[in-house]
Amino acid sequence: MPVSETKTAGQTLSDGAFEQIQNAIVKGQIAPGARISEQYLSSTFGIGRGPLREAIRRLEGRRLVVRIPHAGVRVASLSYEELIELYHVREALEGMACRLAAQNMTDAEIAGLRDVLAMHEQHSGLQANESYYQQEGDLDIHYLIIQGSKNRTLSDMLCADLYHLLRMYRYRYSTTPKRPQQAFAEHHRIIQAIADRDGELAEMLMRRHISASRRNIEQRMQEIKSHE
Amino acid sequence: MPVSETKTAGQTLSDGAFEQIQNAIVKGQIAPGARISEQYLSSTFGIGRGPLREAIRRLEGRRLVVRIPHAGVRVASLSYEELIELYHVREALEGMACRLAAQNMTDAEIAGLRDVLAMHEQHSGLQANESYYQQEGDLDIHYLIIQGSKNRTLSDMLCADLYHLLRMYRYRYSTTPKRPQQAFAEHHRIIQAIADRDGELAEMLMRRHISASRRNIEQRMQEIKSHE
DNA sequence: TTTCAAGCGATTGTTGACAATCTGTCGAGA
DNA sequence: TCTCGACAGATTGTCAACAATCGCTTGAAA
Repeated sequence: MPVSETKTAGQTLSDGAFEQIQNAIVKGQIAPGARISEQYLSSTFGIGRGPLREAIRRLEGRRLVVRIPHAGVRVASLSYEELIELYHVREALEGMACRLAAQNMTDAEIAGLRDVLAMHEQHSGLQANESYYQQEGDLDIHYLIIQGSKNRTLSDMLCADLYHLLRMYRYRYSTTPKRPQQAFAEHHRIIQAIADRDGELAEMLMRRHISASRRNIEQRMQEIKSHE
Repeated sequence: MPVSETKTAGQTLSDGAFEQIQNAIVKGQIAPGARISEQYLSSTFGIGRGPLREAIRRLEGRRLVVRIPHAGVRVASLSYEELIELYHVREALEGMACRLAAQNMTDAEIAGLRDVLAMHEQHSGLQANESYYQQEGDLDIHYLIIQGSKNRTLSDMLCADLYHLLRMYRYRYSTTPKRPQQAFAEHHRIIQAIADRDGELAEMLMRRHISASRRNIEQRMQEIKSHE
């Protein structure tokens, strides 16, 4: 619940508040679905309610928070259906990002990608809680590839929404035990395709990778439903 | 410049202003790049600057306007690079939408799609200014298919951004003369694939369709540059 | 005991005034 | 004539007070 006090020297008070609240939401310092009180934030940041409301409105435009008139704003949270919808969007967008990355990444950047993958390999060998690291790493790799597309519009859209998934992972990463190893192998093949500058293959592999995650969740949900 | 006065009875003044301004931007009543004065809008809508600023902030979050601190806000406009980036995003997103549409549209909806296409065929035969109608129709068809995906997240993202393209078309649709006919043929094939419930093919055709538009613009731009 | 309605407290929505900042203009000096 | 700096006007940023609305609690009646 407490929001970090780091002064992000935005040009205006509203800008500063916007960045700080956005960070707090993305980093999970404020839980999805949690209510945001104007008065609380106002006193926390030490600014008037005016600029604060403007910051919240900006977050609303970004769909990071949901406002119910006269009743307050809550941090956005996803229903199961919306989560699945988002996975379809991700499949399309990250697939394209991967294709463009194969085309636009420098050799140095690709080498960096391999380093990260190697690091995860070591970690998953040492750590007991494999799935956690794998999932964290999963996001790292995906993030790097998205940046590698060199398409600012694309990466902005993806990163703004990726926050949702990041949050969801915390709750739902209880995937099947062998999924992490599988995901690792998939990452390996994707990076290879990028290194080969084979955009078409890279896109296809990334789409399958994300599609597999989605089906994994769908199946998991099916089990939960039938257990009731 | 004049903004329509239709009272959109939003729950709050800010909501009403948000919808009206957004509409004005999307419909082109306010030109891209044009400056938005708080005072002007405030007196036009007859509301205080507070709610108005909140509405503008929401538009800012949606990237429909750009704010320069202490200097005012302008309606967002796209550079050539951003336009190309957006086409890549569109290719990915609409491709996915098309795949899902083949899967999720009802037979009645598909029949509706065919009707619209037939209507355009007649128009393009009668009207002299073919490209205009074709482009307008182009957007209709795309819109219908996007809705047909039954993926709310996807269609929201697409429609919020599609406005940019809609605006840009006004300036740049001076495409090669035979492009409209070609686009018509492409639409025909796409709809056929959807009717056949062949999602994979439908996606591929849609991606090629959008990719062709993009290359058309790129080529056109190349010509302009070399002419200088 | 349950249900419904009224009142109260708290929170959000709105306004107008005030302070800070920028832009364009005018004039003085080189 | 050109350049630089200061001034003026306008515009944006911020604040504190006021009004409107909602949710919760309390109490009474079925």
